[in-house]
Amino acid sequence: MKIRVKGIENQGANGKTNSNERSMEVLQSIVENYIKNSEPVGSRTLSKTIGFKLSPATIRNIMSDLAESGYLIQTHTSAGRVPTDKAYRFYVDSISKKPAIPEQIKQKLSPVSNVQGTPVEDILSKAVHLLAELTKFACVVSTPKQSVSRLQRIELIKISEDRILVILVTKAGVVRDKIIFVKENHSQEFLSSVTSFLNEEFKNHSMQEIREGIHQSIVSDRHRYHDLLAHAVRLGKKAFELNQPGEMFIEGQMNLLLDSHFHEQSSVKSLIDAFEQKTAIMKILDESMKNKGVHIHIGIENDYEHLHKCSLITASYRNKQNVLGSIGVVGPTSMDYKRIISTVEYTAKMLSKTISEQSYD
Amino acid sequence: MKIRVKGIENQGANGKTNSNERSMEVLQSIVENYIKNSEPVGSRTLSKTIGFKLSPATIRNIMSDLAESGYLIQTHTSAGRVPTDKAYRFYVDSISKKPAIPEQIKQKLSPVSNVQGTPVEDILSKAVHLLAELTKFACVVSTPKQSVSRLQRIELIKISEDRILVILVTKAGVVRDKIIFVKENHSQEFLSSVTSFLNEEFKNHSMQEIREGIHQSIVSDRHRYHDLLAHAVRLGKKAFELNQPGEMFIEGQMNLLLDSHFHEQSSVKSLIDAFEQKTAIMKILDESMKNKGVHIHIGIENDYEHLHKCSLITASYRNKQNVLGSIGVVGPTSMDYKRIISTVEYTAKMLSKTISEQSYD
DNA sequence: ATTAGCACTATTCATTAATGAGTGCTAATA
DNA sequence: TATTAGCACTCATTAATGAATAGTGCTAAT
Repeated sequence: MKIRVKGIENQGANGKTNSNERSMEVLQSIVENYIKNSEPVGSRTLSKTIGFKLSPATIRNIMSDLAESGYLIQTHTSAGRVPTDKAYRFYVDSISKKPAIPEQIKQKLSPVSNVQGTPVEDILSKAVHLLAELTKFACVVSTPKQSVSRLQRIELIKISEDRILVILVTKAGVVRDKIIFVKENHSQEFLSSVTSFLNEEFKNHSMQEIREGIHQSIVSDRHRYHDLLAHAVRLGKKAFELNQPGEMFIEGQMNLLLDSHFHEQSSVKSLIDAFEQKTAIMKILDESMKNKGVHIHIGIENDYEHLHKCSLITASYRNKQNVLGSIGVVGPTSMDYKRIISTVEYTAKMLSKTISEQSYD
Repeated sequence: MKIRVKGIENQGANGKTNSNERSMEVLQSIVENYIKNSEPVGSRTLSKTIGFKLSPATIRNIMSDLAESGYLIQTHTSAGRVPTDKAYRFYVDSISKKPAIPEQIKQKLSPVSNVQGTPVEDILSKAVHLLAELTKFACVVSTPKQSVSRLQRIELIKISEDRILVILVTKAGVVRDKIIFVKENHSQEFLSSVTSFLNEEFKNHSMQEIREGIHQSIVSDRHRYHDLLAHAVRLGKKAFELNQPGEMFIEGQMNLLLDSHFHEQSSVKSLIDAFEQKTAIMKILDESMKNKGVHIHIGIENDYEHLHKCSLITASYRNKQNVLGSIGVVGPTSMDYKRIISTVEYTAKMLSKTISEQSYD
C-alpha cells in the first residue's frame, strides 16, 4: 500500500515538499474553480483548467488525499468535490499578493470622499450602500462607538419647561442629540454656565472617561462652582449617560437571496434571523475594531449558528486619533475572497480618510 | 342562449339584483379562500366552504361570468381560479366593518407608546420594526417632512473656525443637525445674537415658510439689526436650506422572500429593485399624507412597474398640528387585507398619539 | 333557475429507464 | 516509483410514461 501525504498541514514531515506544493496548488485551483462556478469540481474539469499539467487520475489521487484531510467533501459518490470551510481558510491564508483595486471600483467609491459638512452617519450610510452595490452581498457598518469618542463640545438647550436638549459633538464629527427630562425649571443662563463648565472640564476626554470621572472631577472643583454643583452633577450625569446601544446600518440584505447558495428555505430563515438579531453581527464588527487590517470569518468559524453558511469580511475605520467602528460584508462562504477582501479594505481606507478630514483635530 | 349578468359593475341593469348579490358573495368567498390558502379555488371547494348553499355547478356558472368580467383568471384549463387585482379592489372596497384589533396586537405595539424623551426617529424605527414583525411583510415609514415641520428652536454653535453646527428642533420633536461651512470667523457671541434673532422671528413657522420668507423678513427688520443683517441672512439661508431629501426606514424586506408569491427569480429581482430605488415607495407614502385614513394600492394600480405584484397599505401619522409622514406595509396582492389594514391603521394611530405627546404644543 | 351527470383537460406524482459526470481501483507505462 | 490509462461502478439528473386527481364546460333533467 502506498503511503500518501495526507494533508497540507504536515508539510515536511517526510520531505515530500514537492508533492505537497502540488497539493496546495490543486486545492487553490479547486477553490477558485468552485468560487467561480458554484459547482462541484471534478478531476477532469480541473485537469483542463490547469492546462493538462496533471492527468485526471493523478488529480483524483490528490483530491482523495485532500478529502481525507478534511479540505474537500463530496455531496455524493458520483459528484465532484466541494471545498470545506477548512479549505477556504487555507485559501485565504495562502493569498499573498492582493490584487490591485480596479479603477472601476475606485470610481464607484469616490462619492464617499466627496462630502463636506456631511454628518458621519450619512457618510457611513453612503459607504455601506456602495459597498453592497459593488460586492452584491449584504453589507454592514457600525456607527462610531460612543464610549471611545472624545468630546469636542457639549451644549444644553432648554426647549421647554421640563425638557433640555443635549447636543454632543465628538471629535470624529458625530453629532448626538437627546432630550433629558428635569424636574427643576432651569433658566437658559444657568444651563449656559453648566455648559461652559462641562466644556472646559471635559473637552478632549472620551465619553468613557467622562462618565467615570464626572462625579469626582466636579467635586474636586467644588470651590469654584458653589451651588451650581449639585445641579451640574445631575445634569451632566444624565447628559453623558449612554443610551444608544451602538447602531449598525445594513444594506443589500436582499442581494444574498439571489445567491444560489441561499436558495433553500432554511438558509433564508437563518439569514433573516441573523439580520434581525443584530447582536451577533455587531459582536463581530466590534471584535474587528481591536486589531488592524481585514478580518475574515469563514462559515463555521462564526460563533453564531445562523452565520455558519456565511463568511464575513470586516475592516475597521478610524480617524486620526481612534478606531471608530467597522465596515464589513456578509456573503456565502464561497465568495470571491480576493476581490471582496480588497474591496472592503479599500472602502475602509476611504472611510477613514474622509472621516479624518472631517474630524476636529 | 341564456343571458347572464356579466359583472358586478352593471348591477341593476336588468333588475337581477339577487343574482348579483350572490355573485358578490361568491367573489368575496373566492378572494378570502385564496388569501388563506394561496391556491386556485375551484367550484367544489368553494361549495364546501360556503356550506353547500350552492352546488358546484351553479358556482361554476357564476365563476365563469366573473372570469369573463375580469375578476378571475385561470392559470390553466383544469385549474381553479385566482382573483385578479380587480377582484382584490372589489373585495377591499366591499369591506364594511373592520375587525376589532386583537388584544395581542395591541400588546405587541404597546412599546411604541412607552417612550419618554426618545427621538422621533427612534419611535418610528421601533414602530416600523414591530409592524414588520406583526404583519410578516416589508414595512416602511417616512420621517417627518421637513418642509411642513414648524420651528421650535434653532441653535448655532461654533465648533471650529470655519464650521458652525446648526441644530433645528421642530415642534414635532425632531432634532436635525447639520454643519455649515463659513468663510468668516464669527464669534460665538455673534452667533448667539443671530440665534436669538432667528428664534424670535421664526418660531412656530414652517420650514417652508421660513425658507421663502427669510430674506424679506430680515430686510423689513433692517432698522433693528444693522450690520448683523448681511451675515444673518447668509447664515440663516444656509441653516434652513433643506438638504435631506426625506428619509425612509425599511424593515422586514426579507419577510417577503419567505412568501410563496415571490419565489420566482424575477419577482425577487423586482423587489430588490423596488427597495433599492426608494423613490417609488416614497412617492406613495408622500401621496398618502394628503388624505386621511388608510390608503390601499393594489398590484397593477401602482405606477411603478416593479410593484405590480405588490399591494401597499399606508396610513399617515401626525401630531396635533400637522400630518408628518406615513407608515405602510408592502406585501403580496393576496395579503389578508382586513388584518393588515386594521393593523396599519392602529399602528398609525398609536404613532400619532405618541408623537403628539412629545410635541411642543 | 338550479343541479346532476358526463366527457374532457391539464397538473401532479410516482415509476422507470437512459444518460452522464464522476469516482476508485488496478494494471500498464515512462 | 510516480503517473496515467482503462474499466467497473455509483448516483444525480433528465425524460418519458401512466395513473390519479381536481377541475372545467356543456347538456339534459329537475
